[in-house]
Amino acid sequence: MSHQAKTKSKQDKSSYHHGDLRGTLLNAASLMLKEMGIEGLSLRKLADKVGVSRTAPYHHFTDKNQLLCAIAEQGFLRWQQDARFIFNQTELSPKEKYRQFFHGYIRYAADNPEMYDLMFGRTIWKKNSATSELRAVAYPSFHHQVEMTKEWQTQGLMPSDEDTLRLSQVTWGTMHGIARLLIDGIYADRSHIDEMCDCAVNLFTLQITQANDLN
Amino acid sequence: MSHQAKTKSKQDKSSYHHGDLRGTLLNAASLMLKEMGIEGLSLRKLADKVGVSRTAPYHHFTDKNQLLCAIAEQGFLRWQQDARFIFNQTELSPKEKYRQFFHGYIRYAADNPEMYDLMFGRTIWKKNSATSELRAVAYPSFHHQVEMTKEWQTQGLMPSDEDTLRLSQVTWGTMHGIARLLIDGIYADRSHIDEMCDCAVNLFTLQITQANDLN
DNA sequence: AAGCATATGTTGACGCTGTCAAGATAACAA
DNA sequence: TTGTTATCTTGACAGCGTCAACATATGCTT
Repeated sequence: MSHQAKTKSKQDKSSYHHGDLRGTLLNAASLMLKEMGIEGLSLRKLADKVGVSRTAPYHHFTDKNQLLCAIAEQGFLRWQQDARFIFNQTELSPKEKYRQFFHGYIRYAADNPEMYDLMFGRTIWKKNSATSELRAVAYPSFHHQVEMTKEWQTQGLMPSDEDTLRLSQVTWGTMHGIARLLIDGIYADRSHIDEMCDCAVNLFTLQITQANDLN
Repeated sequence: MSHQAKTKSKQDKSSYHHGDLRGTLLNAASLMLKEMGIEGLSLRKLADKVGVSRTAPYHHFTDKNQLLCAIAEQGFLRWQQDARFIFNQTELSPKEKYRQFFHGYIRYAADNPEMYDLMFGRTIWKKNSATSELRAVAYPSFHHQVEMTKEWQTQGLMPSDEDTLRLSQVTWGTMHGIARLLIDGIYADRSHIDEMCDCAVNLFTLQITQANDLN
């Protein structure tokens, strides 16, 4: 009801041109990605599902790569929404906010494993095949992590004697590693995800003793 | 000189049967993996390179998956050698030993990106396609990480108030995350790898104050 | 309104992939 | 020697991404 599945939007009867094929392809492709992963997503099956010929998508995406980048864009926008929501919870303490951020990151990956694989996987980034549009959406996400780390350091939540860039690389690396181990089927037991996250947060955040006595 | 490349071992002249095709395939496949990655490794190209017909490899490996698992086995054995060498350096302090272990892990991944991708990637582990032989080699590697973490905790190097399993999952997750971000092309700048590792080691290891005063 | 450029859709084809089926040949065991 | 088995061969099939050539509808220009 929210969005008509596959057929055209207006003239249902034998319209040669599709109303909004690009958008329809993108939606169907996202769904297909979620169900079958990057490998399983085939342009031919996609075209078939949408109801057009095999090569029709090539008039809207030059490549399978460009289609993937377009899907990843949406993934980044969606994740940025989630992250913004967490950071806007003003009533939380810095540590609790970081904790929720960490948990939220892992949850996003666990709930959208194939999308996460696309967004942060080698398919896009290994051979520099990311489109400029995708970079424009993704890079701020990376930068934001660094900015937040700097803030956490000045708040006394994280050690300020570590270089900000290195620290954010390590903390993000931890989230990314846990996420990947989960979605790649190596950490099979999902019943202790929260405890893992809490353990990591404990390791990265300083004990809030009396004063922010940075030596 | 150490091992003849592609042709047969004994009767060079038109021998219908290959001397040790399985071994030859494995060697060629490992090389092919290093150069072209999991995707690029094709059974047909492999057979062609070795000089047999397309389907000859299927008499030694039922699947491409089984071939990949056999290659991964060698990768694990190789990595276990490297790790053993580090742990056997008795003259090092616990912290220095952990530091070298961390650096060694990342270096192994950076030096053998495609092998690492195979060993710890979703291709093998996502759909439980790992052979029992591979599991027999890989699982001890996973276990060893937990055992070492327990030891590091009792040595006072790592916080003993954290659950050992969670702690080892987080520390391994960090190594894995950094490794993946490097080999997947997201951390493009490789000139600060050592500093990243040191930063992580600093975060995970406790300051060696006077006594091991665990509160 | 007519005509033409362009956007968008179609079928056909090519080379690549993994893998099965059926037949040929060599090695080995009785 | 004979027959079983392991090994290697060619042939075939379906699926993939993608290019070339052609068809049709849309829309701008005159």
